[in-house]
Amino acid sequence: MPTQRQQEEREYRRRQILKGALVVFSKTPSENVTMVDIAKESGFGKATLYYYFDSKEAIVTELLIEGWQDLWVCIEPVLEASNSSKQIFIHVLQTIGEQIEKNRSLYEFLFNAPAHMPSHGEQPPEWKQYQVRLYTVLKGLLDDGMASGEFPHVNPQMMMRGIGGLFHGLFFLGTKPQKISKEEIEMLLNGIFNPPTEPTKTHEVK
Amino acid sequence: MPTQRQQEEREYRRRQILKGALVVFSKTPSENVTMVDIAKESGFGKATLYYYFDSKEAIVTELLIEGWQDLWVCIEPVLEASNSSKQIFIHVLQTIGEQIEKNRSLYEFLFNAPAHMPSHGEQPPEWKQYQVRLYTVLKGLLDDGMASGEFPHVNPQMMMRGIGGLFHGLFFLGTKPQKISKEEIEMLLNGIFNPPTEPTKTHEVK
DNA sequence: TTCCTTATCGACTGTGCGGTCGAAAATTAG
DNA sequence: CTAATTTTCGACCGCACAGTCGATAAGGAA
Repeated sequence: MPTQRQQEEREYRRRQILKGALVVFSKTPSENVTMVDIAKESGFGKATLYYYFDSKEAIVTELLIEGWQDLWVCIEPVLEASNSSKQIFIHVLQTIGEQIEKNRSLYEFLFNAPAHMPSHGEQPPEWKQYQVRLYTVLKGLLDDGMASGEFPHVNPQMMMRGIGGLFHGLFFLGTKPQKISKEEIEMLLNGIFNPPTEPTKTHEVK
Repeated sequence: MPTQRQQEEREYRRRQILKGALVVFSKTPSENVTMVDIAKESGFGKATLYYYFDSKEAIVTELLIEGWQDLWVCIEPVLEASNSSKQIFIHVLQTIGEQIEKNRSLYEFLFNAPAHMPSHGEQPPEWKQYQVRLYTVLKGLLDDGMASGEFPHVNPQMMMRGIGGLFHGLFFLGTKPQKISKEEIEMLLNGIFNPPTEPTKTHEVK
């Protein structure tokens, strides 16, 4: 049986591989990432990767699950706060934004890569549940907020799509990443949440 | 030399192939679309596709270019109108939305697929120019509108990302497509353009 | 030292897919 | 009819890549 130190080193090497994988994923469109790339980046031979992981998908899955779990650790306390639905909603998105800034490559991977993964035709992968949960929680906040009059009464589905897209665009559109402040997020969301009821047609052009 | 009718039939078969390709692309994640799929869908043998097109990329490119050109035919007149920058901006997006509703699979392809294409390491592909042009035009309207006070003075880059994402989300996020009215587009954009200067903290809950 | 477990990796296999080839069918021309 | 041309396609080729194998090393434990 392996000693304590051996176990630790083994775990350390796994981490190295995952780290290398993330680097590769941040440099290469996810559909072009090969095991050889990851092997080279993390300083092992290709076959060695298979000594630590069952498959390419296993690596991806582990990255995704770890990433989502980390994110949820940050989100959960925000949900506990006894604020209005609207405040919580905004705060959740701000929190996610904060995490993205801290670890861009990870979250770019989390939010962009999954769609293009082979996904072995099976039932929905484990990491997906975290994504669904996020959607559900936000949608719930939106519904509650609409019921209590904090949000305008418009199609909540549409709202979710719009906000999801807006958020994604802010952080991931364009070539060079750009810092988005919490205030900017709040401003844009407030704009969507409190649209000017009478659209300012032909705004004054002094 | 081929007769008139032969030419026409040849052209017709090309169209059939393109049509079939679009069907396949609308059913399958673009990275998994194979030539055999397209061949089967359009009712030809695989080798026949190569009689009409040079490569898989040629098919994709032709779809993209045609699609973008059609779109621009709709956009151009909107730009001619002598309205305020803001009105034109909104109207352009409404027009695009309208086109999307008319031909979802085409525009889903236009706006989603390109990123995942092999893109033979060469200079930017031809269809890209149309995309850049759209970005440029919208950005220009945004800049003008800011200069004339129609839009708030915030980072225009960020604004573009946000609006781009918002729009993309509205039409393409989620599983089942949903109709988005022109009024809804206008409302959301107005919300972003005219954010409540004093965020309605703890909105009144009558 | 020898024995055994853990770790590493180059070379190989299998497969899926873009693209080609050459033969055959269909169409047109004379 | 025959000959020339256009169209169709199954079978094959080459390559890239996920995954495997067997040989080799590197480290204990005795």
